[in-house]
Amino acid sequence: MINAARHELLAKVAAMYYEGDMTQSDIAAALDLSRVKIYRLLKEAREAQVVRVLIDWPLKRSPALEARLVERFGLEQALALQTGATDSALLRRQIAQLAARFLESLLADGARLSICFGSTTYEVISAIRPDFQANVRVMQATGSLPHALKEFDSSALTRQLARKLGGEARYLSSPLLADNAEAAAVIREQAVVRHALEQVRRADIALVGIGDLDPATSGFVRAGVAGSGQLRSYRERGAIGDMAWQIFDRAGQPFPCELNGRIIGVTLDELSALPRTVAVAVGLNKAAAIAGALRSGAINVLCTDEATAASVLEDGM
Amino acid sequence: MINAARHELLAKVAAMYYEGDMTQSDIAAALDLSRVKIYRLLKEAREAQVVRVLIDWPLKRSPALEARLVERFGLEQALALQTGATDSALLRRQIAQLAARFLESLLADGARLSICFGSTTYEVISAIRPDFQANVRVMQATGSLPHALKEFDSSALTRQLARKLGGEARYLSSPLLADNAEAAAVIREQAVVRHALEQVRRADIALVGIGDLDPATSGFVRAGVAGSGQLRSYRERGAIGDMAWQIFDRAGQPFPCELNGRIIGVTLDELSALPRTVAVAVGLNKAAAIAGALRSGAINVLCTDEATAASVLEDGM
DNA sequence: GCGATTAATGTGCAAATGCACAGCAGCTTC
DNA sequence: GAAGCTGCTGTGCATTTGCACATTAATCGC
Repeated sequence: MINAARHELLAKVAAMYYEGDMTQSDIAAALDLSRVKIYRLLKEAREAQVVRVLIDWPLKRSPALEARLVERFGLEQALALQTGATDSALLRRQIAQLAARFLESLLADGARLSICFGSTTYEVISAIRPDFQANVRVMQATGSLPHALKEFDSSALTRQLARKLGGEARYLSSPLLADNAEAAAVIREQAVVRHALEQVRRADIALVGIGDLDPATSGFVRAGVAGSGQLRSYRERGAIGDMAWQIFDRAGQPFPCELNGRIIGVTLDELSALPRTVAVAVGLNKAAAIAGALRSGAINVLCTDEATAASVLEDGM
Repeated sequence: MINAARHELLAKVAAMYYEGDMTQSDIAAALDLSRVKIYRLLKEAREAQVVRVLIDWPLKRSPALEARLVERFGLEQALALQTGATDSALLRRQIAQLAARFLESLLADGARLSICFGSTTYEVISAIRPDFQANVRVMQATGSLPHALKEFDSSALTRQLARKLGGEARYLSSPLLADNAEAAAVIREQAVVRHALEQVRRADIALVGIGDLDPATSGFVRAGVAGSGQLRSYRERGAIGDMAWQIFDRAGQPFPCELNGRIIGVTLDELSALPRTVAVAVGLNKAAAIAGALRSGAINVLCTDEATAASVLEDGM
């Protein structure tokens, strides 16, 4: 810490420069010091944080929390939105927007993006600016449902996103859920499916949501993939969350259950192997699931809000 | 107010320049824009306050003076800044910073803050750290002016502050000044206005400035609410200062004049009833007005500088 | 007191910045 | 369609800034 008199001098020079719009030479003349000295004082003022340049982002974030998440879970990046929103729908939309802006910054021409559809990723995709163009190849990473729930209609969304981004779509022409593990294996062996999944594994970026298996709200139930009783029993036996329709435990390890075997789509191991997996999730109730997902090592970037981030860190202690 | 996409662009460029230490040419190359364009974006970002340079003044206080103020006027707390600043603009900014730090310490999540806009409170609000978040409900406590003087644009400032704090804004949708007392009464009776004023009365904290009715500098004249002749005559008849656009006398009692009746906003009595009213004011010329305001009993916390504090104490003897 | 070492200060120049001016596209008006 | 207007965009240049290096002052050990 610098002493008070110097602090005062630094602040004074900084005020003359930044608030008084004087040039360094003017200040030097006014204070009877050399120009270089003023330059050095200004530099010192910046270094000592006597002057701070604050940038007001349309979406405000919490760098401190982000840094802790990055360190704690070995992430590449974390995004924690500062928000006063209490309404959960509004909050979700804000997070989706944050994630969309981030994705846009990531997607360069020729990028290959794998998408695991869920209600959160649906919102992220909606939040991507219609005029954003990047010629991206969009790949459907999980199979399709038989019925047309708008936020779970994977192939429609894949196409929509590809068109929005001005790129091409690669579909995973397969049901999301097979009747049993054997059938799932057969389906995965089909040329089109195998080929599509291979493409998914070659993505530069994957986008996933994280679920908490809550029987009341889980996409599993809404999509009719699992019953609420089934989820309850999984949770009791140690399952903590899901991502890309794969259920995992507290440690982020695949949870041994027949459901995981029946899903046709990218696996957690495959997600881990991708260069960059971006996960989006909010809600205090999801904190444990998110912490588990982060422990799996499959995620490189987490996009969430402050409150959830804090809760995840607590859980991760 | 700029739109979100532009705001984003400005913030991005500003971050690259100020945080990423890139030169304007580098940024131009990276974003495929011309250097001049980057220069102009940076300029716009500064003007639109998307980037703000915050100077941290050493905020040294005078506990002895503060204690005397507290005792003499029965305050909850007094803040008297020790400063060598001679330039009055600089001094005002330092006081604003002191007040802002204090407010930040006061504002907890869920707090309700009523603001009486004037040039001083404007500066206090500017000095609040953009990264300070508290989910505060901000309430406009005095009506709006017809023209757009930035430091008097109450509703814009209310919104800006609410956004900054990550909370919500409650507007007082009413003119500040009615043509006569009867019209003012009618306006006050309107459901929206009545409701807004009710909210203001339920605040936890109020922030006010104190004016001295000097015809040459008073906000009344600058805002076109009163003529300088009028102020002169009020002063001759015993008016000493104003706060929340209400004029009072040496004893801090409402000064009987038609102007007070025409103002739509929080009254001195209502301020007195609030749990905590924070007043910010500096300048030897304001000493008598400040002493009057303190005698009114409406103020719990005074934020000023050493010299003014000393002068107020002298006046208050 | 004197050389050695370190910190503070100033010189000179290349790089970065700010800005006046010119050019150009889109729009309105006649 | 010409003329005028408005709002963007880029060129060219003067000013301002950042910094390497030289210089001077201060501090210390002996």
